[in-house]
Amino acid sequence: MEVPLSLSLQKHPFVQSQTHELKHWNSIIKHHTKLKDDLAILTTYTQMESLGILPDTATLPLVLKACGRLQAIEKGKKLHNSISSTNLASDIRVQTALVNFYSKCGMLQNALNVFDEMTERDVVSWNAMISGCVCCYEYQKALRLFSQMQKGNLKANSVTIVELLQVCGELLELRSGKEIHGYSLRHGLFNTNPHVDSSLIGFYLKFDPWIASLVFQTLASRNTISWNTMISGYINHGDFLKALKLFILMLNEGFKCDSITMLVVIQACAEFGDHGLGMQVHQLVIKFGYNNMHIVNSLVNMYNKYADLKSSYELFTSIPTKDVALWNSMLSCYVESGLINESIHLLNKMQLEGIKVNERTIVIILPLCANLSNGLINGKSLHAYAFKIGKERNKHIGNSLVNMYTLLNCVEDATKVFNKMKDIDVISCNVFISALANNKLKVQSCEIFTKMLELEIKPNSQTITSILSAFDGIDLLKFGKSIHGYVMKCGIEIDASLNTALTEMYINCEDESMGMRVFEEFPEKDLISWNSLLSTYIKNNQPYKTLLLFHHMVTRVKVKPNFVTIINILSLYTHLSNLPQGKFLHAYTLRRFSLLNYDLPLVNAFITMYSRCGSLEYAENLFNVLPKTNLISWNAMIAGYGMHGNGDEAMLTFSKMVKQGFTPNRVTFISALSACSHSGMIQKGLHLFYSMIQDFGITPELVHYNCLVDLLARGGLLNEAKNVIDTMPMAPDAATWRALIVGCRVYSDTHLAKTAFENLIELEPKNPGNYVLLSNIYAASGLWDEVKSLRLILENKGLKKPAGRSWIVIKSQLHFFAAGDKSHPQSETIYRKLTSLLTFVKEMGYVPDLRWVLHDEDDERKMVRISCHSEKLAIAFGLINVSGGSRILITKNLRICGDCHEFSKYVSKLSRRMIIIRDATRFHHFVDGLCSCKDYWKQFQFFWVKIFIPLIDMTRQFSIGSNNLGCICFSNPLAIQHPTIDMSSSQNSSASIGMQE
DNA sequence: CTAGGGTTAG
Repeated sequence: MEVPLSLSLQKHPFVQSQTHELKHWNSIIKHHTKLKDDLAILTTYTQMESLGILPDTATLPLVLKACGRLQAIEKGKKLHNSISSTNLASDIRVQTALVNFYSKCGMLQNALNVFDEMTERDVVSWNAMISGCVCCYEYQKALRLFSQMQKGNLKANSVTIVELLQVCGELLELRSGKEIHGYSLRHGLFNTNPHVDSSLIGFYLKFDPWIASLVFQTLASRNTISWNTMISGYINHGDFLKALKLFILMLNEGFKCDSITMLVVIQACAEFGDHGLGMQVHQLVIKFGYNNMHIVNSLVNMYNKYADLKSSYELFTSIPTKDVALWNSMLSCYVESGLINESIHLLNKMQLEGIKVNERTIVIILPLCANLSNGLINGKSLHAYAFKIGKERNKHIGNSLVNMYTLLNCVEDATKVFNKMKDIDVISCNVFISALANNKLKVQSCEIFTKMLELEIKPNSQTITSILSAFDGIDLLKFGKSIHGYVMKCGIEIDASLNTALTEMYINCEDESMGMRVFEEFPEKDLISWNSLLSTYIKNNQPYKTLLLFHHMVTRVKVKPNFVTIINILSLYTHLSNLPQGKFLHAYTLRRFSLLNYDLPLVNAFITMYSRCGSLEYAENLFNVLPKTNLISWNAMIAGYGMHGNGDEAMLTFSKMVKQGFTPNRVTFISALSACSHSGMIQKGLHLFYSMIQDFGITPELVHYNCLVDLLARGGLLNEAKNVIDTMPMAPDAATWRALIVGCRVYSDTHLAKTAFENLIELEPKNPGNYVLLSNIYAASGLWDEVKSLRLILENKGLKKPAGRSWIVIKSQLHFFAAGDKSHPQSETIYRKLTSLLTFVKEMGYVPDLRWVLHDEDDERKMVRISCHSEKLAIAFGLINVSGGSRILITKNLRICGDCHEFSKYVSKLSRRMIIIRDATRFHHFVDGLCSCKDYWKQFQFFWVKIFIPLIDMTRQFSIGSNNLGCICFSNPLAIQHPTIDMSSSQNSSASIGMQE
């Protein structure tokens, strides 16, 4: 910008003459004005000033205009002073120029003073004053000036109209704008002046693109600007297709585009997401020769939106002199693509090339910090840099800092930044509220919400969604209802995610009908809404309703499920052990999505389903044909082998995985360590634990230490297990103590068990399972008084042990059994079969182990009690109904009873059938009198509970629900049949089970 | 004295 001055001065014929005559100076100023060289105008004026020459009425406005544009406040004021005593000060052109200068520099009062002193005013001076008010955001003042002007019988011209339309647009005054529209029609200002035409379109675009397009269509003559206005209007309304269509029409009608047309069209292409179209527009840019920095910048961003990093980078490198914005854009591409190293490299390169990092750069790289191991240090140094360049309080920087600190769990730092920020808006508040909500700081997030209302910042849909997520449980319902009311009252637009949050809120708080109403009445339900609804029902242990909804969604509403839907539904079949339905869903998915094999998360879910539904072979088959695997696939297989007691295969899979170049992660070691536990491979497990630390550099977490405790405890190394608990770097949790207690039970160490139990109860006083666990140990040691007192404690605390349930799936139908249950239609046959089984196995040497009856009764009663456990009923039913040769697969919600375990071994030998029982912790494969768990079954495995739970809590589902549906039976996931078994009567029998587990 | 854009949360 500085260069043209000397060049133009040299070229100008008058410069050489060095004359002091005014007309020569005026001539120079006029010349620079033509070249739009404001700086040169000011330099010229400075030279005149030093010679004591003042410009005349013709050139003085030109100098003032230059001062205004360059924000040369002092220079302009000085000029004003120097003419104040001359007759120039009363010239209408000069006064108008002063008004204009002061308002451009934001000094509205000075402008008004000049305006007030004017003795004579024309339209141009009124316009200057009105435009000055617009410049200084004083829109109401502008409107008042207009009415004053009309009182003076001055007719508005096109410039007045343009300014007034601007005012009405800013104030969102549709009515007033329409009046201005009418005024221009009456006075012949519309369709005669292109500025008015475009302004009118721009005005209507703030409200309704349809009205704007009607005006656009009536235009007698259009120019590039009116086309641009219309195109960018569509873009602002998110209608990228209409914008692009209009652009094509513009070309077809032979209008010339300019660089702004290309700029907005590139934006439309980027948002529209059509890679091919974007490339064509890029070709046009080259053809038309618009290669300014803004355009290149937009193109780089466009390719980034297409995830075409290669094109972004090629374009970026092809520009020899890049400005900071271009570097920022490229940097942003890398950061958004998650290329951390490349981003840092580019940042360094940028600085090496002497480009000064600006505030935008900071905003771009701050999110990286959350993913760096030394992220906080980097984040803080960026924060310090922002402080140094005086941008700490900047809105965008503040937002990013708040976000960064939150992701790094530094809520305090985030709060400090937020409190210091100036000009916060709804976005700033949303960032901060969601930060607080993520940390469940409900009081603080409400405070910010209140602060927003005080500052008159209108909350939007996202604000409400975030604030709802801060609440849990019963608080949520109370608060949720009032916030729902607030949303309705204030007319906050409900988007899909807010609707989902409201629906979930009501369902989670057991106001299901309201939740469904909110869901049903929302017109813009999309697949995501449906998927979240399904997952809410799953989380609330409502498998039956979930499946009904799924059915309704697919067949009635005709919403096509996607992978997420399938994974959700699949998880139900996985939990329910419904292998036939799982298989059916697999077949359905293969038909529906032919590329199933390429969506790894989905295939991994199927692998897990097969292994947890007892079909390790299917899981293996699926895994073996995968064209590509990821870490999760391997982890699923290792977990599968472990769960089925095949520790050797789990270890082999682990080695294969490492050999193929995968780096095991924390989950891999959880699965692998647990596999060792299940198969009693203590040495191998210990080795694995050390290898995890030394070879793979993974710092063991609590869950890994828990694995270690479990491994040692079940191997009888109770002191070593206790030692691990005492020396591990973090506090043990309930699972740690449970693992130790289970070891104590196997090796009958009641003393250590008591210590462990005291710790456990302190951590989880309300979990009935914990009391049952200790009761088991006392019972096994014959300490009946202690058992009794424990039961009293349970009763006093109002805790109830979950009832044991076993179920078996036959032809996709679930058949449930509780102990002593006689509600099944085939009940008589089942008991007859069971009696004969018992007779046969007793002959083979089976002796009922009455220690597993945790009631202090006589042996005869104990015998009756133990002979009708739910597992035994399910086995008898399975032998009757599963065709010979096929294996029998039974699932139990709790851990298998020890006596039933023995019984199953005998039955497998007697019937020559494979019996598989999945309990809360693992699989037991009974073949020819032996179990795959090698009798390591007694152990309670905490993390499997985590994996299986939320294992659908059958007790809750089938005894509380309004329709006591005993089974869920679908022959087809898309067609739900009615259940055949009523389990309502089994509630009574469950009450008498006692503390079996 | 006047119309269209420009790079900003996750």
